[in-house]
Amino acid sequence: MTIGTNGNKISDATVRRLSKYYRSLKYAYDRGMRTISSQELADMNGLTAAQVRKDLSFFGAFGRRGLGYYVADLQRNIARILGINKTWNVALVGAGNIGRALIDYDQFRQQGFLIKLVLDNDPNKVGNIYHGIEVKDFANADEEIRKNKIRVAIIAVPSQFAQGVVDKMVESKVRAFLNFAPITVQVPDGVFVRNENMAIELEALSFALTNRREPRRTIGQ
Amino acid sequence: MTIGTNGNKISDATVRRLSKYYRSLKYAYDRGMRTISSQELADMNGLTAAQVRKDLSFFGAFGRRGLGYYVADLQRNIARILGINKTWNVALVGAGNIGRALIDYDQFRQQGFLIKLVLDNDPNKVGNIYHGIEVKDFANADEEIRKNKIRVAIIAVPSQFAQGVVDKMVESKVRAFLNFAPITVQVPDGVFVRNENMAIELEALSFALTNRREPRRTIGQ
DNA sequence: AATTGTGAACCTCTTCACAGCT
DNA sequence: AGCTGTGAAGAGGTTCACAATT
Repeated sequence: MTIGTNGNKISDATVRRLSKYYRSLKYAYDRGMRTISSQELADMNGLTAAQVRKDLSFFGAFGRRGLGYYVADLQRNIARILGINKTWNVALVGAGNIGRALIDYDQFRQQGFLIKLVLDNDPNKVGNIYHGIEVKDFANADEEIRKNKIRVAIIAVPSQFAQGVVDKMVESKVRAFLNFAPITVQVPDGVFVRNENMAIELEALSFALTNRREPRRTIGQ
Repeated sequence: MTIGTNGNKISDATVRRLSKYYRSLKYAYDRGMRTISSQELADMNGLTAAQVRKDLSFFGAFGRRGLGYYVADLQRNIARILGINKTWNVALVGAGNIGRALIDYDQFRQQGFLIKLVLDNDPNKVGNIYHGIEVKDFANADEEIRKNKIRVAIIAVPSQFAQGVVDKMVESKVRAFLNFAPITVQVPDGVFVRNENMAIELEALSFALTNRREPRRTIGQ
């Protein structure tokens, strides 16, 4: 949670929806739409129009009554709110299957998340080049992080190493982690973590199939 | 949402936490713990003890007052609740970077999600073998889905194909989708989708770093 | 003495509904 | 006439606090 323009608390759910609106606006713009209503944005994301307006209202009054929102204008505003109106240098730790796939993940690059540094401690991987980036030794993490001005890292190492990797990188002033290891890592105040666990998503589907009574269109998120 | 043993609605948040408890119980069991308290489970996941007890209470009274929960017993119960006390045959569509990485993703296999079928429509990929599985032509999806008894699919195709792929597979009686394409796909009643968008997670971190006022340990989840 | 299970209180998020603006 | 922005109501989720149990 952080604070919006009016001192309101912004929920994580709102932030995630902003990301969705941003994608919808891109899509709309590419299709030649110049204005868009809250109802249209809602339909594109399986939400209500009131929800869309409420989310946006935490950050300002971007719309025009009777008309809707200017697509390009709103897109720019959301980019600024999310902090993706610039690029972020990102480190990736762990050049295994998942890690190597993420080095070349288009969605990251498109939103300005540039993987500038790949670290691993496996001597068989250090020095290898994947998607044009050379794997550096995690032993030199501190130096490499400073050199590449990294504040965000993606953790794709086995569970038992995740906490140690994060601790070391926090010392080197990395301030946000996207953690793919299936374990909850602890960080000090002022440092942010999102735990991404793809198996949990499949388990939620398994639960839904196993326990379904009243069908629903989309679960959770 | 579905219905618990007492007719209560079960929230998506509760289901996700059950997955985490399941992992914690595995970890505890491997370390020789035979009983565990709600407080211990809470600490392992950054939650409150009351939250843990409330979550479990939706499905029954698994604990023993004064003692806690029997680790193995609770683990078994959660596996049954989540529907992961058996294996699921899973199809993966899209043998790109992410798709190929997921074929060999250990976390899926460990929870009983077995990727039995890989589909793609690229002639350069059909027939190739990745991690021991041959890529089949998506044109034959219906036949392959029936042959492999698939009810769950992972979608790792470009956005513009995602909805079409899902529609076709719904016709072949696939009932749950884990969608990695950065678009909200629509499905009929009785079919479940989870939209997994890794870039959105980074954007939430970007937002946190950009707007932070009062630091917090973990955002969202 | 320790710890669960749970109703009630509390807090947060979503939806409603309409005044206000274009 | 159409659509936003928002206070208030409603729904849903979390925490409290304590009786019940071992």
